[in-house]
Amino acid sequence: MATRADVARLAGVSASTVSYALSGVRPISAETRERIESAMAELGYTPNAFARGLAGSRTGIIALHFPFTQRGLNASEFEYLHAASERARTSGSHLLLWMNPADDLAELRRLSSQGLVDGVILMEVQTEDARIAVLQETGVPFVLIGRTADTTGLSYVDSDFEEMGRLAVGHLADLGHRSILFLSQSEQLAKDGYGPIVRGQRGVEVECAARGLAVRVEHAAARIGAGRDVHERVRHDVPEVTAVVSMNEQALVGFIEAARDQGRAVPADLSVMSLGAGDSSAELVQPALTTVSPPAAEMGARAVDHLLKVVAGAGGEIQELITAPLHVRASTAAAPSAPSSSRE
Amino acid sequence: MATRADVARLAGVSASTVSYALSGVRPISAETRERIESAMAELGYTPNAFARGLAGSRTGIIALHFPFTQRGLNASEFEYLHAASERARTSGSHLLLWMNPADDLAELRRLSSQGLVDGVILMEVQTEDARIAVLQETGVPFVLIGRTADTTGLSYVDSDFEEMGRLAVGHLADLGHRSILFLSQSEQLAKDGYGPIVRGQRGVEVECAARGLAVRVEHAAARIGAGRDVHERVRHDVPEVTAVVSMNEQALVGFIEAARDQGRAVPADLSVMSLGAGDSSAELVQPALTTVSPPAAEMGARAVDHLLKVVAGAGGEIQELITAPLHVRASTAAAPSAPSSSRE
DNA sequence: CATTCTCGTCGACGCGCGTCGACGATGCGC
DNA sequence: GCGCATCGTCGACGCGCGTCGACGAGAATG
Repeated sequence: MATRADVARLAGVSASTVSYALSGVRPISAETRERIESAMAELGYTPNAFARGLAGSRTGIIALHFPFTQRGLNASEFEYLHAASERARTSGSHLLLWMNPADDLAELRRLSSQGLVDGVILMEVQTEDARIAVLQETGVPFVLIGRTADTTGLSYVDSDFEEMGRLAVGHLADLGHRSILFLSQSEQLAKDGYGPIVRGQRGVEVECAARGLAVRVEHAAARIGAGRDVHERVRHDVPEVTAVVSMNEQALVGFIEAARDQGRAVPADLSVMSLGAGDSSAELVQPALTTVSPPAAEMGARAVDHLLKVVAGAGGEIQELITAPLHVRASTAAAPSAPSSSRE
Repeated sequence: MATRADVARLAGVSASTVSYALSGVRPISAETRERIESAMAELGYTPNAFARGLAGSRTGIIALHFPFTQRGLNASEFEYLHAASERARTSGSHLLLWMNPADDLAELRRLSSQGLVDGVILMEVQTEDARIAVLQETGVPFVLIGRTADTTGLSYVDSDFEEMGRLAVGHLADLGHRSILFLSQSEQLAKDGYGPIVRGQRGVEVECAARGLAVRVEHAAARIGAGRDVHERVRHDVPEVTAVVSMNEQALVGFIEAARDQGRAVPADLSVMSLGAGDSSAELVQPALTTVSPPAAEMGARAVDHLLKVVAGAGGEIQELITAPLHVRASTAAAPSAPSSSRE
């Protein structure tokens, strides 16, 4: 608990000289600097974060607002976190985790009015996101992971889910599939305007139209049982479906189980792929899932980079759209020939 | 950005009166309090966190030290995080996420010397954990999630992995299994003294001894391929094994795949169960895994509770051992009768 | 009625640091 | 030799709040 004054006394200089030695804002002679540094080492001095935050303009703390959603938390969410934390650390900032509900705007306002943080990273961004107005009001810099419908003046990092949807359909079309199921999240989530879902679906539909494929959209809660229900409906209504593009990890597992129960093997009879699922969970299911998944770690790190730039007053918005790679694993294969698709 | 002085001016009182109205440390007349409160509301006043931290003794910030380990990050790790964050929030504290490597003690010392946090929660605790000495040195209160070999004077929340191991073996023994495989993490991790592994294995061995079961221990990296390798070894060396207790989610998936490739079905020919896997990931694999898993959410919340008590000067250590429930799902069944166990 | 206490409020100070203005000591050009 | 800019250092102040001692006004006590 040594203070700046202690260091100054031991080094035989004034307190402000210690500050300048630390910040480099004004020149310090090599000899003085050395005396100060050894004094700091001897005392084990670490500047007090609160005094810094009070006196200075920067606080060295950024917050990650990660509202808890209806969707379960996948391992990939964790990667964002980890990467952001890591990057913040190497940039000399602390990362605060705010996990209060997205609709508790009063709480968000309170938190961001405390002057605690230099800036905020918003996760789970909706196409219309009320949090943005709050943050603009309080004047706290922020960047989005994801993006809203209108992004003028906003900084964000997002993966291009529309492109990802097209990529997925392209892969399946190339394998000869002609009729596709898009397995979405709950209708509620889509209505709320959860960007990835909205854009992913659009990409799938656009590419299907372009390639002349039929597409069926099914909503399901993020539960295994919901996936089984979907399979039942699809089996009756559109038995010609031979491939699934899923944005619902949990439901997909149920869907696959149900298909298997009906004697349809993946990928021989049915190809499935996952949009946005983390690579780690894609390999937990059997067969390992072909995915188009955003590079979560990279995005988390980029978000921190952008935020720090914005905080430093980069001026103007920083917008970045990252395209996700197609990762072919064991769950997709050539479409079955006629006999198989006419089964049931 | 209204300050206490602004509120005081508007309410027609002194600045210190505003403070006392906020903290309740000294009595304030109802009338004055009301004037102050409406002034605060009108100005949208929020006390500055840094000034509070500087002037007061408490900072309102706690840190979660979550070192990145060799093991992958499971969904259950996320639950700790979420629960801790949630509980911190409802207790009026901020949660800081420190994800630097466990062996970077200098960094940990620096972080905890900044006077930023009231206390620290340590995750991924080893049986001998060097971080503890650092924290004791810097005088920052802390609690463990997990525990060390010697816990005198330390506060912790841990799940009773030894008990969990016994529970698992009991379940399998009741189903008639007589020869068991314990699928561990890498040998390195066990040597490092990662508590759950060490204690889980002990529990398994103790209960096997008590019930007269044979047990084989295999180490594997947290990768699917490693699990396949283990299966190969086990198939040759101890073909009589009919049940697996796993503390390695990733390897277990590989093991199950390999078994299936060899024509051994789960759970008809082979029962498997997972120790410590989160419930969500247990249901992603097929068949859904029987587990004995610690209530991550509860533990995360309890850790925060304990820490806040310790910070408040509860005096003495707070130690809590939580027993995890056995959750029977589809991956365990009665041991196959003789013909099946003599296969190969 | 005088005295002591309690209640409600005020002013002052300190927490540890960033930063501004000032100032002595140099170095330079003329 | 003198004026002037530059370098290195110092003292003072302010950031916004918690808290301590003091103090006036009543209430309680004799």
